[in-house]
Amino acid sequence: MARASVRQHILDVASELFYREGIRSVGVDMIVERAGVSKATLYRHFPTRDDLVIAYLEAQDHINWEHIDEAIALQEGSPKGQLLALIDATIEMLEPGYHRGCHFLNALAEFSEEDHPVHLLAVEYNRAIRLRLSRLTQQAGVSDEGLTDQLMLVINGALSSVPVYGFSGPAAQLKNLATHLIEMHLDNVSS
Amino acid sequence: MARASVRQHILDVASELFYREGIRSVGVDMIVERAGVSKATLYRHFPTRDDLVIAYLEAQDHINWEHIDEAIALQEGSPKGQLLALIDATIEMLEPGYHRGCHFLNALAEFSEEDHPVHLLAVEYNRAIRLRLSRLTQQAGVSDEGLTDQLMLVINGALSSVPVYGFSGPAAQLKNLATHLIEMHLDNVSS
DNA sequence: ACAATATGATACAGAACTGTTTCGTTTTAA
DNA sequence: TTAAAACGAAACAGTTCTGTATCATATTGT
Repeated sequence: MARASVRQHILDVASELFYREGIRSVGVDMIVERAGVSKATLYRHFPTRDDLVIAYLEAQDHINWEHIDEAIALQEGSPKGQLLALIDATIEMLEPGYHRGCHFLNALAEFSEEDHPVHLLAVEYNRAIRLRLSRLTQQAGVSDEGLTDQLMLVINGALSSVPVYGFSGPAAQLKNLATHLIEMHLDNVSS
Repeated sequence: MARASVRQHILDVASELFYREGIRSVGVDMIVERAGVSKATLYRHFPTRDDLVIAYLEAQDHINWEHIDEAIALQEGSPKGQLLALIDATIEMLEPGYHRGCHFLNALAEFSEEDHPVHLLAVEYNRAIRLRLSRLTQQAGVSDEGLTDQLMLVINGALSSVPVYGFSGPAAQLKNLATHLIEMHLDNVSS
């Protein structure tokens, strides 16, 4: 395997395991076994196990935002369309093998120490999503933060319901609910 | 300390730690130290650490349902009032020291094995809440399960938002949202 | 081709964790 | 009061985990 891709391969395998099994449930021995690399190699690329966990969340942060930003960009000029695009992007990220819900909400449940890097990353990701929602609702002409918090609530509700009910049930109501909330608040502004 | 209360005291201390720090983060050494009890005593009452974890979730299940059932009973005869009472009970359970969200959603994030007792207990609790919602919406004259899933969604949304934003922000929108959804669906039935 | 670098395999150190054992002491029930 | 039961303290066994060290082998850039 090429040099730079060894690190990526380890990260890919670890990410899959961290997400599927839970971060604290996965030891480095399992990671090196699944990745087919020696333990020394893993520690050459990631000095500590925590560094690997942090790299996992930072990579997922990048993946999610890339998807969200792309979806929002396609609706440039229409704040309402961009809000719906963010919802659609969230739903799309929930489809393939994401039956364990949100990487960051799960990480937050596992790491409660408020100054732990994993805790901080998870909180920061969610707050960044909310900030994006806030900007879009303001651009749509909604001044108060009620719609922002409501959309954040239903997004987190769908993400946290997936591990219990899968993609049907509560999570399947996200699009309906979000659409309804957006149209309700926008009608109050200019109809 | 009285005989029967030693077990309860250990369970209380362990529950607090499991909730605040995360189940997998807390070792038996920490529990016995905080409880002021010897390790042998803990293992006399709980044969394995898993038994203690299971007892923690079963006790919390009982506590939550006691609170919910009591609130619902006060609205006997009014399905709509009972739905709102369930929401209010959820909010009340979020107030005092519950800044880590839902015991069961957190446990689910930590235990991914689908046949693990902790996983099963967490899933079962959430499905039981949804079943209660379903019965109440049917009694209120709403036949389809859309309202049920929507209410489950916003409840889980509030619970999972608390660890990120506290009780203000998204979680504070639960009452408004749930009330709005209930009234919207009930108007479609008999107005 | 060749020198530098990366990797694999393996053993190992050290810490943390679950669970057990022993025994002296305290508490409880009759 | 007294015998039985429960508890505290502390050492211990066994496992699992993170991280290190060594050295032979393979891979890369020049």
